[in-house]
Amino acid sequence: MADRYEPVQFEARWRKRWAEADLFRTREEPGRPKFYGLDFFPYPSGAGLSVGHCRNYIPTDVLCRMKTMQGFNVLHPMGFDAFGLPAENEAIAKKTTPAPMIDRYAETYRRQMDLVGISYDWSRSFKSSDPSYYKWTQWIFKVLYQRGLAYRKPASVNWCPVDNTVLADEEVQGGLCWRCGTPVEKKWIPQWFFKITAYAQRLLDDLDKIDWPEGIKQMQRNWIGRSEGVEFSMRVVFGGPAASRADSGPLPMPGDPDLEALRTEVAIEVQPSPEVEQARRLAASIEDAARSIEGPTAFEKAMDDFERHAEKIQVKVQDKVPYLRVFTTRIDTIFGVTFCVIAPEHPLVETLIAQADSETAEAIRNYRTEAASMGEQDRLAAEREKTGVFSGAYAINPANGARVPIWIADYVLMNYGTGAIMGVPGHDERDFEFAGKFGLEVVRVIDSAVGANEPLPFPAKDGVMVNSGEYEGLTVAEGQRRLGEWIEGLGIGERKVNFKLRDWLISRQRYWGCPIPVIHTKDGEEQLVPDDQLPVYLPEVENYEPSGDGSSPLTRIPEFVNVTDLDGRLGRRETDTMGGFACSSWYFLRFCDPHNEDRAWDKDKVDYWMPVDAYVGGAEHAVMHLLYARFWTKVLFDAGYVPVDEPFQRLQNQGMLLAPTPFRKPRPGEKLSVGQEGIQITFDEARALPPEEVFFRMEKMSKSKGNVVTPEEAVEKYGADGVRIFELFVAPFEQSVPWSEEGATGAVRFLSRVFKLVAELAPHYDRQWKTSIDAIDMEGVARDVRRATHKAILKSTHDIERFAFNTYISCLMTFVNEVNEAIRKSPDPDPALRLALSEALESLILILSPAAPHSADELWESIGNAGFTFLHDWPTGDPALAADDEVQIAIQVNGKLRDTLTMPAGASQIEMESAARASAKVQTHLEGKTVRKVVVVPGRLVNIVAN
RNA sequence: GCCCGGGUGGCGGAAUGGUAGACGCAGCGGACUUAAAAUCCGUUGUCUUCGGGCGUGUGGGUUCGAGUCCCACCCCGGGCACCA
Repeated sequence: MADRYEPVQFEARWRKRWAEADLFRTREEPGRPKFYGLDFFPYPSGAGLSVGHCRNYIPTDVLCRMKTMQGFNVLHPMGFDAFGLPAENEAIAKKTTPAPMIDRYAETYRRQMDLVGISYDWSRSFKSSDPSYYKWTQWIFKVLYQRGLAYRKPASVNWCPVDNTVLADEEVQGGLCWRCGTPVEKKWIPQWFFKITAYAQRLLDDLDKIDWPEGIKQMQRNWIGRSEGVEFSMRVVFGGPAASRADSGPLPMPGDPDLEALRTEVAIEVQPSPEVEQARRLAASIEDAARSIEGPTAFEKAMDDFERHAEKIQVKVQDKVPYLRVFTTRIDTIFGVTFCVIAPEHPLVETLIAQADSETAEAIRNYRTEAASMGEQDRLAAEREKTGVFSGAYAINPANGARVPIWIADYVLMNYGTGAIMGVPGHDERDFEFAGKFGLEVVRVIDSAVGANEPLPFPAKDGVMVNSGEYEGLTVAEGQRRLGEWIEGLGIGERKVNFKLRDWLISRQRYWGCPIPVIHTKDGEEQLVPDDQLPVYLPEVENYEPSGDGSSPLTRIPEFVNVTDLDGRLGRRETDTMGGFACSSWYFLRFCDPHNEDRAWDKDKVDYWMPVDAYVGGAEHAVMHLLYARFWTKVLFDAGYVPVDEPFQRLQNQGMLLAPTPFRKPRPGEKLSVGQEGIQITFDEARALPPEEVFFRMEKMSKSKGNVVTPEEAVEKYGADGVRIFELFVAPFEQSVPWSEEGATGAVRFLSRVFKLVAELAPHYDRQWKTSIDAIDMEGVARDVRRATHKAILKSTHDIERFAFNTYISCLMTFVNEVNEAIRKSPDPDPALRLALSEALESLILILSPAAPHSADELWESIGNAGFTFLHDWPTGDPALAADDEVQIAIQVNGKLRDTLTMPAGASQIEMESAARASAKVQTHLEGKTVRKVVVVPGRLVNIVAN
């Protein structure tokens, strides 16, 4: 029997035996509880895995292995998110096709995951690019479409001229393509969208029912970005002097007939005309009617027709009385409005140009051109000074009749709210800055208390209204309610909820993605491909380089494009493919029933396995993937296909493994962007440069940084179990930590100590210990061993459950140390101790098994036991046996530790207090003082308060 | 600027408001060895007049008692970023 950890001697052998026994095939025995443990769907890249990726897979594996041993039916699958740009780009570069390449990469991933002993059920594996999988991605697309949640609209999209593809807003980072770093341009083409905004409120609300890290939930809340406010109209007047409150004399105050008349007049002027009201009612009835129509096309068509007509009506109304629609979350500050700002893209800008004098019109045109030419990146740059141009027009504040200038500025965005705001510089930082820049008036209308005179800007919401006519003295909340009601009563606006969240753009003008199952008819209608014709296969082609004109390479394949529609006429197949986030929004459902050819999944199977009980992956997917997957699940729930409306009950984010990465200082002429500290270089370059030019930073391991340690390298050096133990032990699960060679040797040493201990205990091992151990009254060393055993079992179980893998490993170490000490004390154990040691021996191997499964099986066999530890029952800890007989009691005087006493665990408070008072050390500290109070915490401490 | 984490020995880290530093790494001393590696044993926050004092980013507060709770601030990491 080996008395040290020699992984080459046995690890590969055990992996072979596990595979031969089909050990990890999902158990679905009735009568057992279920557990679904899932890692994020990885995208297989040519670089293979690093030990950093294992930071994800190993902990999940530990949890799933323990759950299996605890008797759960465990679903622990792995598959591959195989569609996507990098594979396509790489295949183009290498003049090959993505499919076989991705197959090879996935094979590598699998080999590496097997190498570290992850217990995946590979019989359930699939790739999202398998036709048997994407058939059902297309089917779900149809479900969305049929529920009015998939639609096409021309939209300004982000265009990457290098990838020749469209990027989602979320895929643009700092104005650059997140993949290739090219500045993104704008392009208008028809795009497919999923209407995730229809689920915004539910996506927000249901965060409360899932067990996710609070930080991730908060990020999703911010992304959804719900804000309550008021949207209302302001009358627009052209020309005239640049009047402000100051030079237009005192404003009429509440009660003044002039003001009341003015308010009425303004309200009537900007009230929707009867035509618009009629159109609104019509819209509601169209919507109702559309819901009862079978098929979404009719609904969409009806809505299009309506919108076209509504637009005409709007234009008419605007011709008559131009008005400006603004959205504000701070209607309570309406008396502090000193200007308005509209986005350069706002439709009113055209009208303003037409009405302005030639000089102003010229300025506006220039400004608009400038704003349009600027990349989003520059326009939204953090500390950029405010810019803007006066439009020559004014808006009438409906609350006090003030005539305020309308400005055009790019700090207001067209795609949020109405693209227009009321400027309240007294109570908004950005407006304050803008007012300062252009010399606009700043008025105080909120204060922490009447007369407090807080410095402006004062954006706080806990305050009261001042200088606000009849609303004087109201709290912000009360003022918002009253003014909201007032505006609604006046008929010029309404309270409204706005979301930042935008609809999910899924169109990709790319080859390597899931085809969209839609046929465009000659008449420009959309037809869904019938179920029995799914999947729409991605054709095999030789040349699929991007066309460069924005259309997919599929456009150039006549046999793909040309089809007959449902009515037998010639039609055109949709050539856009779906972005990868679509594929990864339901794979967790397919794992429940991965090879079903008749439907996406059998409802019973999904009913059984869903939701995912532990979903584990990096925090970089905090928003997009998790939000999209939640959205699809909710849609499928509403359609009755899945039993849950949240897919992932519990989410855990692992930390990254960091590695030193070389950088050099910038050379003359090179510019660093904000937050960048140097230019990243290769290790070869670093060696070639003088040392003073090179510095190292800890960065996430990634192929592009050249700082990767592969699982192969690590396993060769430290063994699979050594790597597993080290990665678990090195830091708390969710924390990023540098990869360190020294730490890994500690893990190897620990495993060697386990082998040595088992070798020493083996001669004393009594396989029948269970039958007699509870009949014997243990004392001394035997009792200590039993206590250590049950403590270790209880703590391991609890720590794995709460994702505290580092303390799980440390408690194994402590356990080994304690048993070691026991046999050193009693090298010749008596029968009682032999029983205790036998229990310790078995328990140690079993609770070690999730973390170091190869070693556990090797040790298990070495002491003469058959079978795999994976199939053995998880030991049960007994809190009574784990309890200490004696405890150390801290004795404090005035909160400072003065003595520690050893006392029986059950000592009463009175016993503890008198023991404390009897302590000589305590008495010296009590000399000359009067005891005022004694605090006794049973089993813990006594604190004597004296002065 | 906003949001989310986090700041504890030389290092990674542990600690339901109750003895700060578990466990490991590195260091130091010793055993074994011709020697080294490996292994094992001991030791290791800091100052000290050896009584004890000081110690969990800083300053306050609550408490019999604070790494832990509250307030203000500083620093580090990540995310979002002119969202009205």
